[in-house]
Order: sequence, then structure tokens, then C-alpha cells
Amino acid sequence: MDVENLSKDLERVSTETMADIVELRLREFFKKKSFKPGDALPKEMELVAALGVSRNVVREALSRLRMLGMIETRKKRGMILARPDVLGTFERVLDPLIIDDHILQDLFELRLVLEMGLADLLFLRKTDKNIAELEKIALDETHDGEKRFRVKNEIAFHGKLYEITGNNTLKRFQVMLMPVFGYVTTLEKDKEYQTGKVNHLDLVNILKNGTKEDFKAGMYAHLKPHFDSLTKK
Amino acid sequence: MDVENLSKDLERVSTETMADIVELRLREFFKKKSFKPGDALPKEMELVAALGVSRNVVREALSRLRMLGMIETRKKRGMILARPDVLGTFERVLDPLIIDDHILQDLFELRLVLEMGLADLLFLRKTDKNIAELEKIALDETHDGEKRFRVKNEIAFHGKLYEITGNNTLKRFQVMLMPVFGYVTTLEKDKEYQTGKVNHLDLVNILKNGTKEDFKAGMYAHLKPHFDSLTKK
DNA sequence: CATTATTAATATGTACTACATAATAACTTT
DNA sequence: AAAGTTATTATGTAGTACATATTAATAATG
Repeated sequence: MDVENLSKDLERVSTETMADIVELRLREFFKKKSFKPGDALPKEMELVAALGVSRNVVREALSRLRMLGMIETRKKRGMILARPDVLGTFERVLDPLIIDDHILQDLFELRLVLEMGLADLLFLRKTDKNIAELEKIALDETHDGEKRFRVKNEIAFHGKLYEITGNNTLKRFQVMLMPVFGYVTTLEKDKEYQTGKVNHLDLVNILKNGTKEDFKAGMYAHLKPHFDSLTKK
Repeated sequence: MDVENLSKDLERVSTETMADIVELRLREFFKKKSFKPGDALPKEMELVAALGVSRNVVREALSRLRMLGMIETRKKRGMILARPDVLGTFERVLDPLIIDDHILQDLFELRLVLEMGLADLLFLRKTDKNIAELEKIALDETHDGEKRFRVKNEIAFHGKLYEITGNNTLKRFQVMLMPVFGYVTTLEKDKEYQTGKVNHLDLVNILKNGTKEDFKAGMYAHLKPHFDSLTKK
């Protein structure tokens, strides 16, 4: 018999556990009933009865959903559907020590892409106040002290850029990805840390007086050393 | 007494459950022991003995970690530390129906930022073959059939762009965010669906013969209707 | 002796019971 | 009617028991 096609004829035996299934069912249930954040959810025992599984299983599934921020359980009062913290769950697994090197590299590229694309939002939402604050950070770095300070300042500057976009999700994204960036920069520490031809103060000035296109070009020049370190894959 | 400062003097009573604590302990443990993906982890009963909690609690904590993709449990064989799927966990909560409108808007902006920033990677990794495939997609849309097809094609084109970057994480990111984009575009359906002054075919041609700067300008023109729909907040 | 069958040991998955404890509801007391 | 007391409810934790899949160990067979 043709072994190759065996998997076509033989349906794969489900390896899912009860908890997996219950988790899925609950997700569907929440969606179907179109619960809104804050709504009270059925009690454990009701779910047990409805689903026909042990309380253990239900609790395990609920625990996972809670982990994802989809539900909240106020002790002894019942559960409510929560507003899932999209980035929060992301954050929980984002440990540079555990993440695969390839993905680390990908995330680093993601950062570069993000920062290159910031310009439009930046020019849409910049204010004099914002720019002044950004300038203060840029000026601070002239101390040119120890390396650790420089890195910290680098993060502060770019962080401020995200902040100016007024997009909180974007800002949090940057904060989360920070350790990743830090890790990658330590990886490329062999070549002396360099900031490209355009420094932070230059960028501030462009933001003040220049155009979007100027800023994009400037940001590229600023990040160029990083881009250069990218392989063509 | 000063009620305002009460919370300073009175330490907040911990509301953490045993499972929360065990989860944390396990994370620390994995890190401390510097387990690598694939390494076998202690058995449940060993953890129960070491931690001094019931097996229920341990299982609940393990279940969460498994949900985050940090561990895998091959049935009856034991657990191993897995390579966490960074984006996978993200995906699980990314349901446009549940997500807060503000975050939805933020994510949509994130998309625009991403696509504006793609240019540099694109020009770094484009090949004739890639461009040909992209062109094929762009040509396909001239049918100008029903709206659903147009949307599908829109997604195909932009998806291909991500693909060309050679950054798989980026690509997956786009795939995940797709339903979000779709949701947002249906929100702004009142004004007739318009693609800006630069269409897909134009972009392909710029990618062929133009410069990075041309492409950035072109992409901005292409996405302009979306940008225009953004408020200043 | 090598190969196959059988059995035992192991470890996770599921079910069930029991009780602790916090929050709330119901009830009593004055 | 306000305050205090008790009962109820629902989640959190512990523990036992057993099912089942996988591997290891052992016995049986040619």
C-alpha cells in the first residue's frame, strides 16, 4: 500500500486534551454571545454542568484565558470578560534569553522598519512642547559619558519619538522591544558603537524646520550603521 | 489620619494565587537553570514535592506556560522547554471583536507605520523573481470585480510586500494584523473605497526602476486616504 | 542469540471529593 | 431603620483515584 498517502486516508487522531477543547468552546461561547468587557460570566460549576467535564478541566481552560487577559476573576465574586491586553501577552514571552536568534534578528529589523515609518505620524502630531522635550533629551547626551549612559540616552530619545506619535500601543511596543534591541546591540558591539552621520540633535532640527522627506532621509542616515550590519539573507 | 497616603504605609495585601506564584517560580527556574529549547523538564510530581503545593496548582501554572508556547508536553512522556512562539501568543488575543477601539485604531496606525518603513528592507532584498510575482498580483486586480475581491487582492499585494522583506516575523505580523485592518477599513467604508493616486502597479514600477525615496513617496501617496482619515487626536 | 510478545513502570490527563476563604445576601436584633 | 450576625455562594487549594499512552524491562520463541 502507498504509505505516502496514508495520512490522507487515515484521519489524524486528535491529540487535543479536554482542556484544549474547553478553551476553544469558551472562546466561541464568548464570541457567540457577544459578551462585552465587564460582563459577568457563568460560574465554574455551571460551565462544568454545561460542558460535561470535570471542574479541573474547566479551571485549567479558564486559567489560560485569564493568562491571556481575556477574563478576570475577582476572587469569590465571579468572572468577568476583560479587555484583553494585546501587548501584555506578547510581553510575557518576549525574553531575549529564550527567543530564537532568527526571530531576534527579525524583531530588530522590525524596529528599524518601525522607526523609518514613524515620520508621517510624527509630523502629523508634533507640537512645540514635544519637540522641546525631545531636544532636551538630545542635548543631555553631549555629556558623552560612559557607554551605559549613552545607551540609556539612546533609548530615551527614540522612546520619546514613539511617544510623540501619540500612539500608546506603539509606545508600549517600543518599551517591550527595548530589551531585544539592547540584546542585539550587544551582539554587534565588536564594531565600535557609532550613531551614523546624523545624530539626535540633527533629527530634532529636522523635525523643527525640515520636511517629512528630510526626516526620513535623516533617520535612515542615523540608523545606517544598523542597516549595514544586516545581511542580505 | 491622612487617607491619601494610607496606601503608602499599608502594604497591599497580595492577591496572587498559588498558581500565579508557581508560574513565576517556574519562569525563574527555567531561566536560572538556563534550560535550552528541547531540554527535558522535571516531572509534575517532582515540582509538587519541590514547591510544596498541590498538583492542581502546578498543573494550572504549567498549563498557562504551555499556552504561551514556553513548554510542550508530549503526552505521557514528559515536558520539554519549547521555543516560544512570540507572535503566536499575540495572535490568540487579537480578535477585532473584542479589542478596544482605541487599540484597534493604534494597530491600524501601526500598520501604516510599518508599510511606510518597509522601503529600506524592500530595496535591500528585492529580486527580479519577487518583483515579477508582485507584478502578477498587481495585474490581477485590473478585473476590478466585486468589492470583496478587491479587498482580497489588496491584502495579497501588501502581503507580498512583507514577504519580499524576507523577514518571516514581519510577514506573520502582517497576517495577524490583517483582520484588524479589514475591520478598520469596514469602519471607514462610508467614504468610497479609494486607493490614492498611486496604485499597486505604480508601486511595482517604482520598485523596478525607482529609488527608495521614490518608493516611500509612492507608498505615502498610496496610503494617503488612510492617513487623511486619521485624526490629530 | 536475536527478535518478538508480554508485562511492568512511568507520567500525564481526567474525575471526584472535601474544605478554606472572601464576598455577598439574607436575616435578626435593638 | 441601622447595625450586627448568619447563611449562601463561588473561587482557591489539597488530595485521592484511575485511565491511558509511552517507554523500559522482562519473558518467550524460533
